[in-house]
Amino acid sequence: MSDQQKVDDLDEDAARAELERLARRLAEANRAYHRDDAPVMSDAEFDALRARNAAIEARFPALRRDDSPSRQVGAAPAEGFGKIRHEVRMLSLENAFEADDVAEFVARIRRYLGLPAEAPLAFTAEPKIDGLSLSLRYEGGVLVQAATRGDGETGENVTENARTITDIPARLRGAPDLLPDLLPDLLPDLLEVRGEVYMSHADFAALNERQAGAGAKTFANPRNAAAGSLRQLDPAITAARPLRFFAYGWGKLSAPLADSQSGALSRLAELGFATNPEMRRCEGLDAMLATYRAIEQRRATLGYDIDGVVYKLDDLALQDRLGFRSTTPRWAIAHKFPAELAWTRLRAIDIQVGRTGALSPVARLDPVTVGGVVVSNATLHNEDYIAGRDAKGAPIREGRDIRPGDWVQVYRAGDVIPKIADVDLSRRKNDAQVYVFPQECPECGSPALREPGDAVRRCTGGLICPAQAVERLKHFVSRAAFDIEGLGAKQVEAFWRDGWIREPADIFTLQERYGSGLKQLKNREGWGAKSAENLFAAIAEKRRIPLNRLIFALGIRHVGEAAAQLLASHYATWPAFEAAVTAAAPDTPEREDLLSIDGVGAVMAASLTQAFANPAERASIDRLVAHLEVEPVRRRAPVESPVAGKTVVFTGTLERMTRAEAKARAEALGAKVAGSVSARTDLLVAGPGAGSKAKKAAELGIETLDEDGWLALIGAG
DNA sequence: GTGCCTCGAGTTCC
DNA sequence: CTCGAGGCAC
Repeated sequence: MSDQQKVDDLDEDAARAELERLARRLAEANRAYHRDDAPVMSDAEFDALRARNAAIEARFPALRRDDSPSRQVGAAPAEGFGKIRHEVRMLSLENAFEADDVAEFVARIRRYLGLPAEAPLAFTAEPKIDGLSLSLRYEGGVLVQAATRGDGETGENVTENARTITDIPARLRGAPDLLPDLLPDLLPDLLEVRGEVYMSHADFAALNERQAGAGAKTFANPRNAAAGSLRQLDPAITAARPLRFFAYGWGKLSAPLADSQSGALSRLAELGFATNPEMRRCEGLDAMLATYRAIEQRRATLGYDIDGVVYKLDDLALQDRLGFRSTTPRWAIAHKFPAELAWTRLRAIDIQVGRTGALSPVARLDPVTVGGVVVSNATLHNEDYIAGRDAKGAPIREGRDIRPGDWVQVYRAGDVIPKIADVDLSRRKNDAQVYVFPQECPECGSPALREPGDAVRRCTGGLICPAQAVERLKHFVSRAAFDIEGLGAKQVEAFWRDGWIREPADIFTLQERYGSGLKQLKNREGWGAKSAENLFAAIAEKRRIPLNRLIFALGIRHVGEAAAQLLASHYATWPAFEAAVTAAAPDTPEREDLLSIDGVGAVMAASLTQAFANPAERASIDRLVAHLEVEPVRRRAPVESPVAGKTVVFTGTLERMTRAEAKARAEALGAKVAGSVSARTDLLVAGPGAGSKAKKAAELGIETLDEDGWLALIGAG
């Protein structure tokens, strides 16, 4: 039997034939196992065939087939998973903690849509599964890709692992094997299904028992078990883990699934997905809250972890009108269950110094389990929070302060960040000392000052403060900035400690200084020739950097990712940006130009000018930029619309849409919406009651339309 | 001046 | 993820 023939004895033709046979047999076995749930061979046999396939390929690399099992299963590179950019961003949800928050959510939607309080408005309500989100892409009815949420923009390619989950169909139900011509009638050409991967309580307990029996580490909770299982590099391990999946939404679609949220979910169920059986359609707030209470009551008997209820506006046309804020849709909200609480002892209060010099107090706690995770640190925000006041001086915790040695109540805000909810005065020792917030930076000794009206105290040491310098470097290499692979927070700290890297520019001379010679990176502990080479390559790769990333990476106060993007698109090139900001002293035309950017105000402008006017900081920036090739901003893909690139101002009463809606709509069409009329304005849309703006527009000879004229122009009725 | 709506900054644990 | 604060509309 040729299966048994030694790989070394195979000639090329025999190898080619056998690879073909192996590909076919393994694909069959996969289908039988994952799709039909009827295995045709044992796991050991399956593994043996895969191993043989790999061995033959190793000897005849040129014969490796496009459909080789090694590409489909276990093909993930050792470094990790490939990255996948989501065509439609995977957003998170806004949270509601009280019924009032939900009422406000509904009221806001009515306001936004211009609907009176008595107009009917339906929502779906379904349990919020405590798992991890996954996006599944089906082309021609066949699963071709699965990606984790990641940062919402880019996730990890876990396709092979997703294929092992029985709730995830490899083909949409009704996908014809042989009649692709009929496809458009029956199924969407392209469908991205989104949902939650989770593990049931029973499966979690059994898995942990197995793990313990095998001497492997057990998981803290089902969520971690699910996350750990999905992110296995070897899909065979994932396949052995009992993961499940509920579909709750969608991303890119070639055709709408339905005209309502509930209808779309029914359609997903028809296509073969598990959807949550607890989902209800609710007519209005009272029904929503009743469903919340009902689901909360059934929480313990569902058999899987949930952490709240998600409400979504049912009408998809209305969802469309509401659109999105930067990270959340306006038409959905998560109503969270009350957080789990636990009492423990506060051992000490430590101070951390951040990138901007902010002194942040951290609570060191006796370890305690909260919500399935052991917590030993918690944030204390700032000195007012410790003292029992909020930013406005109003009492929190009824004014009770927090002292080292106290018994404190801990919870995980949003089920993530540990915080202190309360303090037990009855257990406080008589000699407990009031905590005195340091007035000097604990890292560099510089005075730590608090600006009037500011909640945080900041170290004034600037770049001479080691903590600030290191944090700024960490920010520089972070994901949204230079994102240098192999140079994370830990490495930055180590390089800093040894004086190898003191400022961003040093990263780009690292190879020059430590690529050869006496002291070499490859001789450092934990490094080798290969890893050193990889790091130098990763650094070299980032010498070309998009302008927005560079601006963000500089770490100028008040200039985050969004502001950096605004600045980059306004100035387009580094020389233009640099010259403008350098010249933008108060009351100069350059300052005016800076302030004219929608989203840039006085505080940000001052912060920018200040950074570039500081000689030390400026010199550091210049040294850095000398190593870089800054990519000008890519023009946004031009939107096909008559108003693309135009600056539009709305004034007066708009009768057919709300102002917010008009703005969102115009921006989606590529227009810039400004608040006041100036020489730069291209178009004024004036409703009844327009006053000074219409007059000014007339004086400047700016084209003016009424609301109907505008809607006709953009082709909406 | 007030009240949204976002963004920025700092945070923990796996 | 949350809080504070910046930016802007009303």
